[in-house]
Amino acid sequence: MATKIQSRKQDSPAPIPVIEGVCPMPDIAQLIGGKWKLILLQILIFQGTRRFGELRKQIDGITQTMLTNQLRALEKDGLVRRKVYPQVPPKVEYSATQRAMDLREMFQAMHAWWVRSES
Amino acid sequence: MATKIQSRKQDSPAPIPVIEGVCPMPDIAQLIGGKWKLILLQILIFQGTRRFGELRKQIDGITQTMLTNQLRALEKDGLVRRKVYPQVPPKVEYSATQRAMDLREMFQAMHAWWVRSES
DNA sequence: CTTCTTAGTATCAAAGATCATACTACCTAC
DNA sequence: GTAGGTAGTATGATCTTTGATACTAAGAAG
Repeated sequence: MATKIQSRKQDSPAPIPVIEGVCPMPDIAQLIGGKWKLILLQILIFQGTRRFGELRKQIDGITQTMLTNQLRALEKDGLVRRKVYPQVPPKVEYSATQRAMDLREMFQAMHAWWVRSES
Repeated sequence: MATKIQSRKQDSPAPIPVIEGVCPMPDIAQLIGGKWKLILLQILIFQGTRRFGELRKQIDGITQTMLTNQLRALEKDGLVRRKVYPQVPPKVEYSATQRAMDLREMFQAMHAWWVRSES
């Protein structure tokens, strides 16, 4: 992760902070890539804790298997916290960890870009 | 894309701007997801125009086929500009469009998150 | 005793993404 | 005439992701 901010060239139209070197984008893609992870993170980060069944209802088209997979992967990467209540029928709550909450800025930038992009 | 900013709840530890509703994350994932697109965009956005062969050398492990595919997909989505020079041997240059340049903030947020995440 | 509930697992099939390899065009240099 | 360089295309194999379906546990309600 060698990165640094470059000063602008004389002929550039505007100062552009440049990230040099290689950000391990493949790793990042692993963390937040895939068909469902961005959706899951967005919900847990901006809407708060959710139960398994609530997520299934809220996310259109996701299957139980995939929901479990993706949540487990996110948990393993420290982005989602899983809390099991010892009840019957079972109750499991999922919430964003601090590490995930730190992604808010990225989501907001993404959102802003999308909005601008549409106009 | 119904979105709005929510005011904070009384018991929240800090004010958190919340993006409500559904950002079409699946669409965004289509645009910038996949194994190579983030890498390509990062290079073209922050390092500038590159020739086909330069990209192939710079991106470890990518095949010619995938490089072509991904560049074509990005071009189709208006994120990459393709300039062909009528020479032999051929010369083709790729560069980020304005729409792609608008993704800088997102990349920077992503980068900042990754750096913080590592510490 | 049967049914309902939630949060899963297990299994196999289908679809999609990626890879390896071989091939092309065209001009230049030897 | 042969090889080299660039930017591809074409093809089939494989690897990964995703989907559909059926199944489980354990108590509660009837």
